[in-house]
Amino acid sequence: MARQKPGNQAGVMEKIVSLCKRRGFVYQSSEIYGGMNGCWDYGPLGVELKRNVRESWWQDMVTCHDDMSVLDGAPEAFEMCGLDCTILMDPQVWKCSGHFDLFHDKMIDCRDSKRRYRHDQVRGRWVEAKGERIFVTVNADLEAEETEARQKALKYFGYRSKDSDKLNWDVEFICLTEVSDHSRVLAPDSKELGTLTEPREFNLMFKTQVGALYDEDSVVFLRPETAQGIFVNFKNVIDSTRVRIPFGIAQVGKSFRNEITPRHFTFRVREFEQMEIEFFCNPASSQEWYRFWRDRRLDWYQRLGLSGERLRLREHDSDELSHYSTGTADIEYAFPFLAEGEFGELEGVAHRGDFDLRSHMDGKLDPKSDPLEVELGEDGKPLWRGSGRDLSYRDPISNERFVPHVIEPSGGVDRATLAFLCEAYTEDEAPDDKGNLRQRVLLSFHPRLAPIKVAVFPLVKKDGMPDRAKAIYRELKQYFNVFYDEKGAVGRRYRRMDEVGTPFCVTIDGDTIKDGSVTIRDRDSMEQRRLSVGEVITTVQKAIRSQGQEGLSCP
RNA sequence: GCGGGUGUAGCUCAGGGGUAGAGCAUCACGUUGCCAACGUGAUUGUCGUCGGUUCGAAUCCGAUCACCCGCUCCA
Repeated sequence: MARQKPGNQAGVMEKIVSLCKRRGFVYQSSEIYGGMNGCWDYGPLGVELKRNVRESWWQDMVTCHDDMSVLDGAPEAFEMCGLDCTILMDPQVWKCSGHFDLFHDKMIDCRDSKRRYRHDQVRGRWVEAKGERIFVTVNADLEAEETEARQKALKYFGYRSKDSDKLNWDVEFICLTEVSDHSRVLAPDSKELGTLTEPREFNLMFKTQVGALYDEDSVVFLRPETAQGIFVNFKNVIDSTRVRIPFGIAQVGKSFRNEITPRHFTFRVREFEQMEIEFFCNPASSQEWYRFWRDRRLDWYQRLGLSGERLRLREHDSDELSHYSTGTADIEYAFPFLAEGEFGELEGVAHRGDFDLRSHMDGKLDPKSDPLEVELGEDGKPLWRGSGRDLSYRDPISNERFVPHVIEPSGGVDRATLAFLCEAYTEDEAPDDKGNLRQRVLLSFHPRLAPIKVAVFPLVKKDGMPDRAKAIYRELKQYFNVFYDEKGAVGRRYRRMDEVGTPFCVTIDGDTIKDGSVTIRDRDSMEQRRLSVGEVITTVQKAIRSQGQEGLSCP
């Protein structure tokens, strides 16, 4: 049987989006009012799928974590616990975390080249010639900017290279932020003056306000990540539980980022759900823990079905890393909406050192300083004051005191859900009742993720089969999400269940009435076996617990 | 934010200044003996939204919203 895993050819994503809407996985938000950019709702099947992703993560990382054994690749045994913080937090949290500064960039657009620049990153130099004084900006590095500025100026004034001495330059290159009149500015990618817009603020954090009365002091932000809630509760968790380092705190929840360009279905959205762990460890062993978490998180996606070439681990190059981070890896998936060879991030596993805890102790650290120091304002005081609380940790055995280092595996629930959907989408061919091959569309989810685990069908709607089938439906319902259907031809019912990824269909026929046995049909192979109802339960349970691709077919 | 494309039934799409179309899907009844195409019947729309031109607009024009592609952005 030819089975195709569609690649990046045009139309696959459209088919997935269409199926998602048609079968109740994902709808556009506020659709009857025309839709809301970058917002998507999960329908009745989508909510089950997403819950299964989220709960699989929570079970595997937290509730089912074995804190007595040393896991493969781990330096030692460790504990895990959970947390659920509010979306609204003290605004100082975001000032110390760095989000406040980072998310308030001023941007300028060039009307001519249609390019956009960060206001504080455009540099240039004043030059005077032919009685005209203009500010020439450049795209180049610090070393090359002088040469490029000269060439641009010569071209603008219509001079040849030998006329360089006719240009009267100001001494210094300065930042565009120091130039108020943009009409005299030659933009980096333009040949005419005055094409830059005024700087505009991009508020990447959603702003709201607490209390009925609005004033400046009541402004708060919707969190742009869940992680900070963990850092600011680090001391609470240490003080109120008996956890000892090394240990991890996990949290799942909504976060909000005012993306400039939401795109690609649920991939880049403004409201999204994160599943994050902050793992606290001794600085001496942090490198080993980083490698452990990086490999373990990749393994998690693989076990749930993303095992092919479309999933990869990408270590950041050293020039991509903050100097205080000694490692970051992205777990990436080749989504069908991306160009061939491109991957989209599912999860980032970052070694964050002690940057976050120290920032919440002493004040926001300057990420460019090395060694890290508190960033100072113009008055010489900390730009953003920390909590002043001591967030260091004293090891009760060695008596060593240190600020823990942090490994942060931070994944997107919506992105993982989308990746599982894309990976599951399969087209193959199967014979119809006359033996002609027909196209079949199926979602080959791992049984653990499938919204519906079992469908129960009476083969035909007579001879007592529906009653018997309903009794079996009720029995299975105690264990799984089960769907009952007695309408139309059984083949059609099978295909409908294939399309929403139900791994098993149980069919009640004449023999069921006689001896209680039923047939169970496997979604992927379409093979059937005859079992007792009790065996159906163990079969489905086994498949749900299975790892990777094994166990997807009937035993 | 810029440029290009698209928007008609739940889905895929045709049509095009004068009563809104097809296939699939859905529902009912009958039929049924294991892989979507059995029969009969039924439901479905302010033609994305708002405004303009016109005797008359789903059709022409403008604006707007959303989606797709390319820039930009991706902290």
